[in-house]
Amino acid sequence: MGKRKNSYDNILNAAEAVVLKVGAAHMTLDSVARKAGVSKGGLLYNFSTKEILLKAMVSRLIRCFEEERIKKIAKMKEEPAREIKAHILSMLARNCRTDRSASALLAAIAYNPKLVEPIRKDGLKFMAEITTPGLGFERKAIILLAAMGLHLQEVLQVSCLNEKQRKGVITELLRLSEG
Amino acid sequence: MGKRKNSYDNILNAAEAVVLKVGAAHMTLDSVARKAGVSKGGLLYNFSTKEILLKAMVSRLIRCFEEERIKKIAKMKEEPAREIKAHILSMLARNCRTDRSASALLAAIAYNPKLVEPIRKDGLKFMAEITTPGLGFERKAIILLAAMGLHLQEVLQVSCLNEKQRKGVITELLRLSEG
DNA sequence: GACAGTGTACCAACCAGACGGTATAATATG
DNA sequence: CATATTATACCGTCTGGTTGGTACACTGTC
Repeated sequence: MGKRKNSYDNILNAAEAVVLKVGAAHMTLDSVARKAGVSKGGLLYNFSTKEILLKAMVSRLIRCFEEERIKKIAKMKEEPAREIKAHILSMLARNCRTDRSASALLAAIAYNPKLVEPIRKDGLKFMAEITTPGLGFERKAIILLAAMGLHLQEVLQVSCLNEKQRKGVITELLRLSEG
Repeated sequence: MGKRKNSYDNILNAAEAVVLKVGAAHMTLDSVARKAGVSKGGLLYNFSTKEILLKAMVSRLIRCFEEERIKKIAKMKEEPAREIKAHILSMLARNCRTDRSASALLAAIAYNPKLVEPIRKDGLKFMAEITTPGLGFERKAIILLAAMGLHLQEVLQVSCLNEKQRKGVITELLRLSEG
């Protein structure tokens, strides 16, 4: 595993940037290679097909989300309902992951709808893992769906909340999480 | 307006079918024409560019949703909070519009993110129009976001509720709508 | 009612460039 | 040197779009 290269992540970053800039349909191997500053040969050495590149984008997205969630849970020692709160905050954090989520999801589903299956599996896992004492299943689901809805609206660029409203909604979601 | 036989809607239907089947990235003019049973020339007679075809998909989606919403509101005479309820039910109805929504949205955003702007505008309009006496803005927004979240999860094929859970969530959303 | 003219709806053939992918040569590193 | 990594040049196919043309309904004129 002599990982001397940093082209790998570099290329993934470039792919995300390209998708955000020109749309998933125009994410071509050439454009990604150009953006990453490597030749197409270099790209194809790291990701031997376009589909493999897309899969890598999706799994990096999942990994990033997971890491952030864990970190957030650890920070909230003893707080009530910290699992679901960390989930909400990770999903709606305004960091590189927003863009990452957008581009990976859009590129994957545009190219081959099957590629998003790992994300669905991940969602299933959370739905089962997150326990919310004092909250029925429906209430829990609604809170998670609202957070997901806001996130996906932003991913698809159809969000219709301003910054203040967004903050208010997040605060309310956290309050509701406590039951 | 002597409408001789016209392939217009036929082509839009074909475009939706193609997107659902092979992914937005593989929705080509050729494949749409083939599916619609017309030549590419015939397609380009009706939609002179691919972007115009995508725009037509988006605006038909908006029109369909609006029609259904209006119909549902009319049916619910006197019921409390019928506006928001009709909105929720229209969004989550399992009919041709689910697929329509999926394909139009995915194809549009893949090709050119700007094409979804009309959908955002539409969302803004609803957020302003829908009044829910006895419900603060945040609560209203959360209900609408949860419905939207479920819908978008289904559009993106990352939904993780089974049929029974889905029904329970919708029922709870309607209950919450009454304040 | 014959007939030229007009507009609508469509088609087949084609094109230049872009596409994913291959083959292989060049270079760097251990 | 051996291996890992990157670059160059190319290939066959596909892409969005253009062109020139066909079929036919309709309209006005004589």
